[in-house]
Amino acid sequence: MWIQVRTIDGKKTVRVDNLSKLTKIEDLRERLIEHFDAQPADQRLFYRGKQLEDGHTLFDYDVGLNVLIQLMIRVKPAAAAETATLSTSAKAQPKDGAEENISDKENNEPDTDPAIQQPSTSLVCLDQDEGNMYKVGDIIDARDPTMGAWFEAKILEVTKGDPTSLPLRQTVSARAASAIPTVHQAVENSSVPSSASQDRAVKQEDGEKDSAVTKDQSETVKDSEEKMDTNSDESKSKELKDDEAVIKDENCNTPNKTDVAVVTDDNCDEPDCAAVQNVKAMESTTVLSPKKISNSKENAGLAGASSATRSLFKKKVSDDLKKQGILRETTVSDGFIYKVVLDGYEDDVVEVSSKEIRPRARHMLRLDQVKEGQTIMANFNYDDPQSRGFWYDCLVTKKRDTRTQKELYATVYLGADLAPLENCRLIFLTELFEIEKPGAQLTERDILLDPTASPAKRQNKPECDFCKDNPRRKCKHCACCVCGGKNDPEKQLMCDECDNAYHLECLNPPLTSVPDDDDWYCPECKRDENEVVKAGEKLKESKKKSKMASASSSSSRDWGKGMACVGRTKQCTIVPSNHHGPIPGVEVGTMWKFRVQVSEAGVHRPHVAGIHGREEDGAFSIVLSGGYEDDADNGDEFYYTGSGGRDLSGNKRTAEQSCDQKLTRMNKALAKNCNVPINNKTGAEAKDWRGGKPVRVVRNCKGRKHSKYAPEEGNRYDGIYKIVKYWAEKGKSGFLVWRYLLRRDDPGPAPWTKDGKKRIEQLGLAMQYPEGYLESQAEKEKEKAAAVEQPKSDAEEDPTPKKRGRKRKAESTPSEKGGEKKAKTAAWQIEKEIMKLIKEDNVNKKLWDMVLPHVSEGKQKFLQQLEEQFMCICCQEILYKPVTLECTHNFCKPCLKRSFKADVFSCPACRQDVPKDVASPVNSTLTKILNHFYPGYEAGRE
DNA sequence: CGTTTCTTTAGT
DNA sequence: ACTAAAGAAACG
Repeated sequence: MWIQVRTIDGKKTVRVDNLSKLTKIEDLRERLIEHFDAQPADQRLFYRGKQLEDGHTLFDYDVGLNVLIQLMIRVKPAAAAETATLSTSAKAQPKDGAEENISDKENNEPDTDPAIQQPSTSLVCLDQDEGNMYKVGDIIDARDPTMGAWFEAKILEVTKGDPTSLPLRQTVSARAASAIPTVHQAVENSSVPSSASQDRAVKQEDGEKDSAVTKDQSETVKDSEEKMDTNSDESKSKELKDDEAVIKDENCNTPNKTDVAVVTDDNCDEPDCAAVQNVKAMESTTVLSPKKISNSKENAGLAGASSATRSLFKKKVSDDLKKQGILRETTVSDGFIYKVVLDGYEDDVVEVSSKEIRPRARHMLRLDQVKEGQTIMANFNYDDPQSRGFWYDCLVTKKRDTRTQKELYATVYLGADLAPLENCRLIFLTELFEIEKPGAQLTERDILLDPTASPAKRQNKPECDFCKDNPRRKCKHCACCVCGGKNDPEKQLMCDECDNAYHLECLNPPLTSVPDDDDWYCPECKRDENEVVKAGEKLKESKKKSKMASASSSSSRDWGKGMACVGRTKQCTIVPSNHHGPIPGVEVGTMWKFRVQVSEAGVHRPHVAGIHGREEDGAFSIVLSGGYEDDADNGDEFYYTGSGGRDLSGNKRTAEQSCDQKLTRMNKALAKNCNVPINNKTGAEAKDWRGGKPVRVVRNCKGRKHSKYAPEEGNRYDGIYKIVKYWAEKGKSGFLVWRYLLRRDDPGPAPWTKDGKKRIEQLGLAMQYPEGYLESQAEKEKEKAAAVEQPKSDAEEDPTPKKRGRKRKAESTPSEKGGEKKAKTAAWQIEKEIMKLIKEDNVNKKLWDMVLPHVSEGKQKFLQQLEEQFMCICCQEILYKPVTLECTHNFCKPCLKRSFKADVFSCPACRQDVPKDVASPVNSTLTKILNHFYPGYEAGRE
């Protein structure tokens, strides 16, 4: 087994070979001395948030194949001083765009931001008439200064002051401050639950290849240094009550949710690790959010989610359109600052000038009253023009008003700059409003006080896209996530981690009152206390492991050096696990060395078992491994034996048949595929065998004993077969076995045929080895050779897998012989129409330039590149509904949405502000291309 | 080289 | 929580 060890700054990564699952931590340390020039005592090793302690094995910490362990080297006192100087200078450096969020927040601190200071020094005029157009209590509309939309609003306070000094971003940044992802995500308070938001979990399997992620990481460290500097006093005063810090899991290879655990610093007082100090500093500055109570719409008082949606929108719009606005300039400010609260967003006070206020809209316009060139107020949704949005000033540009067609197009002014968005189709044609003149031009003020003057409340974009804010509809998205009920909002607790709401009584066990703690975490998010390893504590004994054979047996047998007991390092997510039929992107003839890889590819998911299926769904795939005496293989048709009837006690994989097989479990699943009602007595035969459910068939090299169709090495995907018939009979063992006849029904040629071989060559299908396997094998060979230290070793260099791999590679590169071969079979290439689409996808030219050169290496290599380059860094899967941001990074639309929901409005890869909103169009060209290479992969998503 | 012995995965 | 399962390396 091999793993990767990387320094905490990400600067150096080393592969450590020849490890066993039973390797002790202290032995691992020995191996690291030479690579990192650090004595064992100075090495602090972290994996999955736990600090690895001597005395335990890699297995104890669930360290698997090719995982990444982080190494923190204790710094000597002299060197520590150096680090401190470094961080100070880092702070002095000018900040670049990527850190804008942070600087925004800092600028808004009371003592540094004049905009916030100002109101407190100004005169409060309340109701006296000092020339202010509007008074407290007037019925008005106010324009949110950053999104440019009009809201029904109430004036809370009037202050004399220079409204031009009101920074537009102020209202945003106050809220945007909570959107700073870095600190929260990189380091969590020890009481914070385990599931670091999955969508942000940046996986790093191979640090070198993903520069964007690495950059992200280094910035995190930098940020933390700043934090430490600016808040060092606070952190000291808090004095780190307990010495716990949490380090986020960096390499969650496994799809496990509980990846973050607590790391404890055993002796924190010594100035040993700058990074840990930073961690602590960050921890102490983490703002503890007050307990949140859910905000169903009925709960008018608190509307946190509402303002969140709105602020999200604001940021997007204001960042997007930087063109010159016009409407704002047509009116003159009266020199007052109005503090207003927008209806429905009561927790969100906005300061505006009189330019952003006008009497409440009260004149509805019929479509026939609207003329082209007229400016009106109408409802528009920037995210999704087909749905209800917010109220904007719109310049009507085109109107169609016939009996059958009613259409209105306008230029909508939105965003902080009131930038014009041209040619927008307005869809709420019965809700058009005349624009009211500003208050100063009103001869009578009565109108501002008459609540009956304006029509019924204007409807804004619903906060919840699922229930459309219908108060009678149950909704698990915006109300209690257990029962969906919107009743008793004051009895709904909101999780500080996932923001889901729970009725006190819907919790299990139910609560009778709102807990007193500052934060509350739902059962899903709360970390199991038992998993927390505190300072000085040894690793908890795992219940599962204590039940394993190794725990009870007295043998000292080593294991875990090879591929027999490794777990998956990746998971097929292109289709769900109960998917019938081919796996998109996996060609007939694809070969893998080990079963675990076949599992990773999604072709045959069980690690050991020969049949994958479900009693209800039928079977998905089988492996022919030559282990059943009654099997017979004729290539296009073969006889297969069911499982069971063997005594596998004592941790065996195989055994002689020792009792009758039953038509249950996998045997039943396989029978279900046959196109005929199931019969568990005698079996059955399909009338139309092709109509049955498809089975993916993998042949393993062990089948070679009896079958000439089995591959020479490893496992090979041979395509789709169907069940022709199945029946029970006495096997050679004398016990009843279930037998199945399968027949090939695949459009592609079988790998053993001439056509099949040609195709394999064309596609460049070669044996697949686990990542790092060949290198590891080579290392082993080298060590062996070094141990022998004889010239004879030269001749010995023969049948190692490494050599095989190299040989194959050499063959595929254009050597004289290879070139000749290629002339015979035309190399694989991309279809013309698809190439055209790729050219069309100009926004991703950079990525295509990296991927396209691999076409010559065959389809397999090409797809590997494609997958690497067009993977979403949020979900680590192939882009689904890809959105290409302005910075040219791609994300799945749902991932981006989730990111926005978490108040993060920057590119997850480069942190550039996201200029386009959620509705920023899905890159349809790229979608077409990906669908071509992975046909049907979208079905497995959302 | 045959025998023994370890784990992970997925279904129920 | 429990059980079955056509893997692969260690060991003698």
